[in-house]
Amino acid sequence: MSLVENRTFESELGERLATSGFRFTSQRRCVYDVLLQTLDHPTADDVFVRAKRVMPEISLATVYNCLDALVESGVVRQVQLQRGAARFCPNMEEHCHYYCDACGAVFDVALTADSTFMPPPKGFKVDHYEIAVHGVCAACAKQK
Amino acid sequence: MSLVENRTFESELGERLATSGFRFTSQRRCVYDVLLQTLDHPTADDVFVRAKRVMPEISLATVYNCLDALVESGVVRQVQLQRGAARFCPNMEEHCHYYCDACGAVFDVALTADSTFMPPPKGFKVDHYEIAVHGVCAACAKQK
DNA sequence: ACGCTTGTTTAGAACAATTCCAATTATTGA
DNA sequence: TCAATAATTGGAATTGTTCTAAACAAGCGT
Repeated sequence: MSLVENRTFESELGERLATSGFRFTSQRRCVYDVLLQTLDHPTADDVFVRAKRVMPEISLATVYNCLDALVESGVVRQVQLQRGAARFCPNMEEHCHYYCDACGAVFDVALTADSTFMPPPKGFKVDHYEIAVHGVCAACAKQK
Repeated sequence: MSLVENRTFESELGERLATSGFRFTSQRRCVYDVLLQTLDHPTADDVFVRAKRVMPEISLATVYNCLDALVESGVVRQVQLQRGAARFCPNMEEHCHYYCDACGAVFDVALTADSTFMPPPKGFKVDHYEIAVHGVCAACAKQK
C-alpha cells in the first residue's frame, strides 16, 4: 500500500467511524495506524505493544475497544485462524488467508470474482466471507 | 446420517486413530459419539457436558485430548468461527460453514468442486480449506 | 496370563485471551 | 461553554485452553 493510499484511508477513517456511530478518537487513529504500518496480521496484544511505543498511556482494554470499533466500521477485518488470539488485518479487499500451521505466518491472496459460489441456506443474509487455507509455508516445508 | 453409516464410521474409528499413532480408548469413542449424535458444532465444553451424561467420570482435559486426537486423525474438523471457543464437526466432506453472527447457529453447505480456486503462495503446501460465510440466519433476520 | 513400557486419564493449578467494571476524561452538539 | 454521552483507564473477573504429576489402562514380548 502506498503512502498516498495510506493517507486517503486515514482521512476517511473519521467518516467511517461516524457512520457506524463511533467517535473518532486519537486512540482509534493510533490503533489503525499500527495496523496499516505492518501488515502482518497482529493479535490484539501485538497491537497493544506497538501502539504503546507511540502512545504509552494506551490500555489493552482500549485496544480491544478500538479494534472492535474498526471492525464494526468496516475498515478492519478480524480473522480467527487457529485456537487462541484473534488477528487483525486492514486489507479490506476480497482476499483469503494462507496460514502456515507450523510457524503462524499469514499470506494474503486476492480472490477471483467467482471463487466463492456456494448457495446460502434459505433466508440467510450474507455479510462477508472468511476463507482460510491451512498448510505449511515454503520456508517451513524446507526445514523439515 | 443413517445408523448404518454411523456404525461404519465407528468401526473405522479405531483404525483411523491407530494410523495416526493414537490408542482407541472408550473416552475417544464417547467423544466421537457425542459429535455424531448432534451435528450442531458444539464447543469443547458442550461436548464435555454431553459426554458426562454417558460417562460421568470423564474430565474436561480428556475431552480436549480426545478432540485433538480426533482432529489429528482426520475424523473431526475444528472450526474457529468467532472469538472464543473453538467448535467441532464430524462432517469431513468438503463443505463450508454459514455462521449466524446474531445467534451463533451454523449451517453446513457442500462445496462445489471448483469453488476454491486461489493460487497458493510459491512453495505453500496446502492441507485444507476453511470457508466460513458470516451473516444473519433467516430466523434472526425476521426478528429484527 | 504377567509384567513392562508407554500412552491416556484425571483433577486441579496455571496460563492466555477477552470482557467487565467503576471512576475519570474526552468529544459532541445545543 | 455546558451538559450529555461516549470513550479510556487499570484492574478485577471470566472464559477457554494447556500443563502437571499421579493413577490407570492398553499393547507387547514372554
